[in-house]
Amino acid sequence: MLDTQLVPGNVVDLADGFVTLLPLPGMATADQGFEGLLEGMPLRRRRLRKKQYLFRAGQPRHSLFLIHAGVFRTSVLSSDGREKITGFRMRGDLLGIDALGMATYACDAIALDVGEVWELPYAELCESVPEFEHRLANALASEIRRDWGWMLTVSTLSAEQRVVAFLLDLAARLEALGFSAHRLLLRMSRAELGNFLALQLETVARALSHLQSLGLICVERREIRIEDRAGLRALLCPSQ
Amino acid sequence: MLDTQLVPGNVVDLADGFVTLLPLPGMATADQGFEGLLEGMPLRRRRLRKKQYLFRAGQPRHSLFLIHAGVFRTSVLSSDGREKITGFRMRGDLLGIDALGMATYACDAIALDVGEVWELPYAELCESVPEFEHRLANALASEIRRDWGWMLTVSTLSAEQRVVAFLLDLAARLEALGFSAHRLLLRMSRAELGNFLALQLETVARALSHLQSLGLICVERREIRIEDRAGLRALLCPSQ
DNA sequence: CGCCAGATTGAACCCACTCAATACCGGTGG
DNA sequence: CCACCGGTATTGAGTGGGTTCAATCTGGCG
Repeated sequence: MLDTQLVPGNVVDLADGFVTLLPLPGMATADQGFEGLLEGMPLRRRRLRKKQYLFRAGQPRHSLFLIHAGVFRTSVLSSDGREKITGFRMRGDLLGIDALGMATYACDAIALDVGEVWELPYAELCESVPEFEHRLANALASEIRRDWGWMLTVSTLSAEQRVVAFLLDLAARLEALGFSAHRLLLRMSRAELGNFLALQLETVARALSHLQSLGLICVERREIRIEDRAGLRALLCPSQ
Repeated sequence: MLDTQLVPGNVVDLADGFVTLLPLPGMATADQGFEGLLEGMPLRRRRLRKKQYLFRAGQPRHSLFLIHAGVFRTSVLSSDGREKITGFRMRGDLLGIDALGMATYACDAIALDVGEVWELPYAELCESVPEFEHRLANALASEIRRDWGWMLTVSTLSAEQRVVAFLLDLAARLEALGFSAHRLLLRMSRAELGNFLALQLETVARALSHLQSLGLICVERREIRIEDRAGLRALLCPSQ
């Protein structure tokens, strides 16, 4: 069943949620969202169950997908089995754009819970919607900036700080979508979170426990309540 | 002075050099290059000295740039001073595309030695060259895949393996540009290399020394000769 | 020459990893 | 209902790879 965080609401203009919460100048760019662009178009909708793949790397690419509900993760896999989760995607995010110019998908996309995507026929949209390619380029550039932000986070912050950055980023994104920024329901396991943040799952658990002991959050399995957002932000400022 | 690695040669179709050398399926996509697309167009050329900024994050964005000669680095900076080098760019690479949809540049771009770029008037090209936007989107997607590859490398490989991955990637890129894949002239300092690979500069130096002691490379300050490319590749395969 | 940035090397330390044990929760079936 | 189970999360103890601090060395340049 779709729970509160998944109920489709009204179309919202969603901000391009960003990352480090010590904002990089110019990195939190406003993205108008694609839902408005598609008004009145007949789109194939697709519902996915928990842990169901939307597509896998190497499969022939037909379309792009716009997430309408649910949380997805994208990941890349090396030939020797090393895996890296490249992001957790939510409503308004596009899936498959990283494979533009390729005949096959470049990553795996999997639903972390029940979700719904809208299938965007790429070639058609380029013709019928003149603005489409422009917006697509903007979305791609936005993804690059997002990635760079996380690269910065991962390579310059301590384990605990990375977890804090993640929580604050998630809170901001949920808020931009109209959800509570204080009650986070993590859709990913500790292992997935650790993979994304370049940490071991035990380290993630320890960090969460420690943040709780500081009174900044309240952890209850996958539900996290943010008690002191300012306090969390303060942890991200190394010295000052 | 432009040395051998910088002398502009003929236009080449350059492969989209990639990363882990344990290739991710579908990630080493062929990119046709932009130089051919611009035949006969009057482009402003701009030459840069060593350590000269092409642009900085926050500056108003007017154009994109295509590197014609030299090596550039791009980096992002957080408000509290943490820096992350996001890539070392060479001939055929585009600079500034990550800022599409923004009014200002999103990163710093600096020449690591003398270099030359071609200024691409974005708006004009969109109109006059119908294929341009398409190719741009492909280049953006390609950058995303490249970033993901390095994220995977950094978060799953040891210090020494990261250095190896870097050397092999650089060799492959130089080779694709028509240069020697055995004599690498690093244009970046150990500190910059470490920053890119999420390592300390001392760790980079130690890794290079150790690889030399294994007889795989020969290090002489910034010149590195690759003595055993297959041996280096073998280091990237964890178990097998 | 003297100076300085960059590179190398050594030694001590520490954060995060590794291994391991335990606890917890949801589901399933007796 | 409880017992059992597998997947997930927590917590502890010990280790080690990479960091940190510091000293030395090298090469380029005024």
